Amino acid sequence: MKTVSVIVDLPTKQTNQPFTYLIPQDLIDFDLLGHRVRVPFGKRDLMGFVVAVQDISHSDFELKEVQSIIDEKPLLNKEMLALSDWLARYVFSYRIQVIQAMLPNAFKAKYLKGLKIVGQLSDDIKKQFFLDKDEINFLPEQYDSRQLQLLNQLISQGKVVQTTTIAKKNRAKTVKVLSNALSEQQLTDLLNEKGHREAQKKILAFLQQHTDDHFQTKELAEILDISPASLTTAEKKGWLTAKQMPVTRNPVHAISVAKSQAIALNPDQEKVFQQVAQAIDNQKQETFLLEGITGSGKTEVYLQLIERTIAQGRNAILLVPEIALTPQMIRRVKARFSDAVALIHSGLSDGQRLDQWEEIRQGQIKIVIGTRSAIFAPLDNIGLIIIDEEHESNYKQEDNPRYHARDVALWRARFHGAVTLLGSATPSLESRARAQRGLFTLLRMDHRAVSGAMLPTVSIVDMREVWQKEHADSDFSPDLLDAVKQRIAAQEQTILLLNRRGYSSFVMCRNCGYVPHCPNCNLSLTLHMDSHALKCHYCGYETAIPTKCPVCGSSQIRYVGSGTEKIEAKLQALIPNVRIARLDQDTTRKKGSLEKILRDFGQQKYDVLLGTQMVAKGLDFPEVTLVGVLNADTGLNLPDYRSGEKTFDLLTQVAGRSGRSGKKGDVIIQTFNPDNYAIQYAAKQDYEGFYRKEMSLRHLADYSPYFYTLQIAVDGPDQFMASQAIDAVADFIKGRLAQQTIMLGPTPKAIAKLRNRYYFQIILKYKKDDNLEGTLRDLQSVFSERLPHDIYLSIDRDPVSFI
DNA sequence: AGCACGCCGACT
DNA sequence: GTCGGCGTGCTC
Repeated sequence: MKTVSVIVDLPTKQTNQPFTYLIPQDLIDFDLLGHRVRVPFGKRDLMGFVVAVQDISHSDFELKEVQSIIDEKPLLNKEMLALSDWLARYVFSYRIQVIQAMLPNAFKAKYLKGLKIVGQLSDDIKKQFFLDKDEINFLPEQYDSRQLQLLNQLISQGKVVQTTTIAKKNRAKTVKVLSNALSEQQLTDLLNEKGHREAQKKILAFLQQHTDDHFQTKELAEILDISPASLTTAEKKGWLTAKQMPVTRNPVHAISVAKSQAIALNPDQEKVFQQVAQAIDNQKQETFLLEGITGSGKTEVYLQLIERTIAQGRNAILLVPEIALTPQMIRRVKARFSDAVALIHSGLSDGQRLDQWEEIRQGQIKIVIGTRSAIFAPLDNIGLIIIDEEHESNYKQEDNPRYHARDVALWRARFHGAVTLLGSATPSLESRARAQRGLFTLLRMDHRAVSGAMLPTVSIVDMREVWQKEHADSDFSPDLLDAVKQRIAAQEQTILLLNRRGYSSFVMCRNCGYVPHCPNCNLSLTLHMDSHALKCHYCGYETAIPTKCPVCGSSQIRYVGSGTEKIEAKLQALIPNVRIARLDQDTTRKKGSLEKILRDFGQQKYDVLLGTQMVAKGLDFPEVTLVGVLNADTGLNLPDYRSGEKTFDLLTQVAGRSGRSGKKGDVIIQTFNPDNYAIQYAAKQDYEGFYRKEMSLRHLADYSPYFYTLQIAVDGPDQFMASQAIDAVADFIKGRLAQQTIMLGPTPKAIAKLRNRYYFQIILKYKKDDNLEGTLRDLQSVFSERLPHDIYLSIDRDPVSFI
């Protein structure tokens, strides 16, 4: 018998497996693979995806039939089916969750309950519940308990049944369009008649010229310079017919740019281009890591490689780390390649995203640009995948399914025999180490692209001295303040970075800059106000908050933190005539405001752009000749073994914003830790030096890339239950790990309590552990049964953040 | 996730 | 005796 395997729309452990259904007679010749279907599941109907079609001779249980297909075309092709299967296992997630993540939101099923009359009902009851229909939507909250009881009775008597409809949200948008309804003869006759109003005459004349076209009301009114009401009149007279036309919600069409030509490459760029182009021509799977300093012209190389790919008749995906960077990228790509471009990111409306997805699937698109989720674009025949700023942690999704776009990219590249190009001024240690081992091909660009442009001069200001000489607490050193004033006088611009991330606070001696670290892990300790203690989030080490600095004996122990808003006010007070644009989450929440701020800054309506990490990435303003980092230390003291890398990345990236045209650039870094290696190497803009140093530290501490890391977390509303559960997890896996595998914890997470749930974690560090995947899968299934109610277990492979 | 089954305590 | 509380297990 012909059957299909269906993944049903239920993200639970027990249903994370294909269920077998018979193919009904009317679909027997239809290829169901990859289709969304409606299937009976227990007492109800569910949406599901057909992941396999097979002929089987017998089944251990009685099979049900697929009820119907939902869409005319399959949503998943063979590549997507295989990818979802692999990825679900790889990230320890449910297959249905992975499938949903790959598809636009509009394909999520919405279940609507209904009530339908099937037997004889009294007029009174009919009136009360059904009015004059025989089927209605069922919303339980509309009824009181007596009515609900009555309904239950009717259902058990078989007079009424409950129905479910799976609502399709993936509807095409249509607009009303008007077109000519008159014959040629009628038109001529009407035009010869006298007494028409001016607007009506215009309409008739227009129709004579455009007998077969159609226009939207507003559009046509504008063309003819008449009011829409005149068109309504013409429609009523029967001159115009109205119909609904499908339109594409396309975020790319609205962007208009002048066509641009390829720019001649400099020798650095040319060398990189040739090497990658050759791999593209050979259509062989290869991964390149492009280590190019800030301003070295990586984007131009990307564009020309895309051009080469398209010339080969193949398609390309280009990923950027965040939505904020998509407008400028789409502009540059569209200028070069016109309309074969699609954009995918989570800022699009459901409708826009759906339409972009459809356009890609229909083969109209050659280039897909977007953030993390764009890696799932249903693009066929992929020849090139570019991941720009590949070190960015945004490429990892922080909730289920916890996938990394780079992992997916490499999988798809293997599938298509495509080239992957990872680009960054500061590659992740993992990628750089893979290049060292020959898994990736390392390419470098060490010069700025604009001729004459040099890397900026970087100076470090020791804030400990500033606080001793000036008044303690000042956020601006005299050096930085003077430099800003100079730029204002010279009509040049400044970018100021206040690297203050989220919640984290730490303890520091104001006199000597000392920050307490964990003796076991060499990570900064986090201040816990609730328990008045300093804690290490890796090994659980705990100590009292010092009242005196153990290094210099000073009692000036404080905890540090100033937000952008406060700094803006302070700077305004210090330099009254300065025009400041603030760029952070608060000022960019509104749609379009980010672009407006950046556009205004580009037009020199401001002297200073002050912001959080947002100002560090990808900005290219020729008049910026000064970059100031107000406090380089904040990121250093996060309880994360990558804090050095993150600080180095951020400082190097932001420094790269200065002096990008021919003008000489400066960078001033204020810090309490001027000797810290990450700050030192960032000041020298020496990625390779930093890489070697950081690798030696990672080696000493057995961290990535020498060891893989994996985080197991448990959370629940009851602290004691959750901690018991994590202990049980530890007991379960302890004996099954390879000898070389290291288990840290269990400990509370850095944010131990969030939204009234308590979080605990175990970190595993491993090199090669053949049993690990199996063990974790067992853990998932055994634990989902044994776990107390409302306790959740999550597994994060290669976590990018431990906070 | 729902929905049924089933076992215990609180009522007409 | 019966109603209904929610713990447990199953869904091709």
